[in-house]
Amino acid sequence: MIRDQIKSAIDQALAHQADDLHLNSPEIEIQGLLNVERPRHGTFGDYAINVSPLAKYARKAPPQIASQIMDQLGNHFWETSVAGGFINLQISPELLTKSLIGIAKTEKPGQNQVYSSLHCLLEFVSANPTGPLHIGHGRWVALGDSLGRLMRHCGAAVTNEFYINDAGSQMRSIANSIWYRALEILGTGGKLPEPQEGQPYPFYPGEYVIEMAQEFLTEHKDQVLAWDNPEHVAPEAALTELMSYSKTSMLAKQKALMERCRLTFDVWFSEQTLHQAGQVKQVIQTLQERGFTYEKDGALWFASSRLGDDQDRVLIKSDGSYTYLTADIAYHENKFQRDNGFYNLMINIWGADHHGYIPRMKAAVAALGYNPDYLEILLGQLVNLIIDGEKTRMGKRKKMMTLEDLVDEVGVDAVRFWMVSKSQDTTLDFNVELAASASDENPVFYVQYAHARCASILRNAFQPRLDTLTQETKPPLLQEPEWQDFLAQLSPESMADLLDGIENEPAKQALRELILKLDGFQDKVLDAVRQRSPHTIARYSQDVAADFHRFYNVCRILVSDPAVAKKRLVVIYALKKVLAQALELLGVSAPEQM
RNA sequence: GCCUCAGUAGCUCAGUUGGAUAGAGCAACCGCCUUCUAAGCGGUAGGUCAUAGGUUCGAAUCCUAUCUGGGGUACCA
Repeated sequence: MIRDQIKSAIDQALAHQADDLHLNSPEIEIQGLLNVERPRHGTFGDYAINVSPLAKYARKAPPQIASQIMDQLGNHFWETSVAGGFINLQISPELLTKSLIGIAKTEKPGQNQVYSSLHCLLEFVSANPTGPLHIGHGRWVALGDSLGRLMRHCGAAVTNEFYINDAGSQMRSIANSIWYRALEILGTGGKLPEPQEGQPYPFYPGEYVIEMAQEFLTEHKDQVLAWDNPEHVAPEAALTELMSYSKTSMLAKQKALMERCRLTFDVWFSEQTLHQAGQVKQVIQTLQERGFTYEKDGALWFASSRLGDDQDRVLIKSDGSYTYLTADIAYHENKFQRDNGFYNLMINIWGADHHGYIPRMKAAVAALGYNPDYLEILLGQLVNLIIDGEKTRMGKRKKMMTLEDLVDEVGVDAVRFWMVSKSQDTTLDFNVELAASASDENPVFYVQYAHARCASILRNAFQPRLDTLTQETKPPLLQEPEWQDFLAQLSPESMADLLDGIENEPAKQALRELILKLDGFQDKVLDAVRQRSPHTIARYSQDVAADFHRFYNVCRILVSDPAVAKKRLVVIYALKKVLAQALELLGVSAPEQM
């Protein structure tokens, strides 16, 4: 990577001049003191170094420092110049070509081992098996899966995990709801109770529950009739049966949808198993032994405020049942203990509505004796649906648009790209009409089109050509074996004059920019992991596509001279790899044609 | 009240160890298809980076206060 080469050259130059620039005191870390960046305006060169941060040590004017350092940077890989406090570098065609060859020869561009010591348990989506996944879940699908893919690309071991909330009171609620819907269908007189003002409503009013009831009745009609009673209250046996049915049915649907979204969970972790294995009971005992619990008002409390939470939390309610938090603490202890403490980073992706939950979870981890810094909560802001130009709050509608509906309408690629193309720190407005109807307004097609164009060019090189003037069919520009040999023996010599052979100046500039952009891919991947921001990869893919389309318009690839065409084809070959890799990291398909 | 995310072009958003003239897409307007995919490209226009202070050689970026909007503030999950 070009930037790394410049960085080490700079560090060397600084070390060499440390005395003169007064950089030799021990508290100054020379490495990384200066930043190597791509200037916003191409007129300043390909890369730039701002030396102003040195001025306070060197006690010299920045332009003077710049020219002093520049003298040490002499190197046939780039030309240097000074403007104010900046050293500008113009990268040589040789180095650009070398970089391109490197990409063409790499199996997976951007792949590295920088995070090879990272063992990450990545938990996301984690919905209740009480209903379909909604559109907001789509954001966690896109964000979490892309982040996991990016981390693996940087050498980390990542486990994708889905926590199934199958043990709480919401399971009883869905069972009761299905029960009443079934009675409504059967017409026995039982019906779903109306909500009471100011009272919690322990039922699911959604229309999908009616479908679930219908489905349940096809197999269990006689049983439901047998269960029903004059009061129409569901007997315990019915609820047990319905909870089990709901879980099985919804989980199967969720799994199928995740698969459709190209997301694989390595572990589906059931909350119920924690209760069954006695781990919830056990974790309370551990907290008690460590002195973080006390009894008050008939409940058992966790003294989380001693560990940074703003108030204490209930572990066992006065009715004797556990809170959600209690099982969650047991779950997190399980994560820390899993595989003999294999994981050194737990990332949980949560919606912003769970923000207040972070301090108590961190407190719990600390109370159990683990390092709370190993638990990282990635908060994502929520998704607003825009329907008919109006913002619709999630959950306000009886008939909500589900994630599956959305995938049906716009396709997996558009959903995944759209959901991950904006920073998770901003509320996402999902305009359904726009995503569904105006496909050419969707940036995902722009990137995919660039990839398909590359594929098309690579196909055409080996196809017989039709001369439109004479109507003659000419032989293909290249033969496969010849091209394969050329690829296998790529070298600065065989690629010489790739850039200098282009006389048209805009085309040469466009190609330089394209190669520089491809060269920066690994940096982008590393940044995305470090900042937990897959959206930068979505943006990058659009940048690369734009650079390519620009280049394509000013420079023909398949020119009649096969020697020239081959070299340009290497650009397309490397570019296609990078585009495909970027799209794969986002979980978006890279079509061979469109 | 407190916690938290955001406020940048008409719209949707980029912009991270603070650096040169503020960046894209869409929408608008003007151009570009006899040759590799026009789902493309070029150009024009569009900005007091919410406001006010502060730190700094230098601030969209850091600090403080204020304003506006989202989310949270359960013995719900």
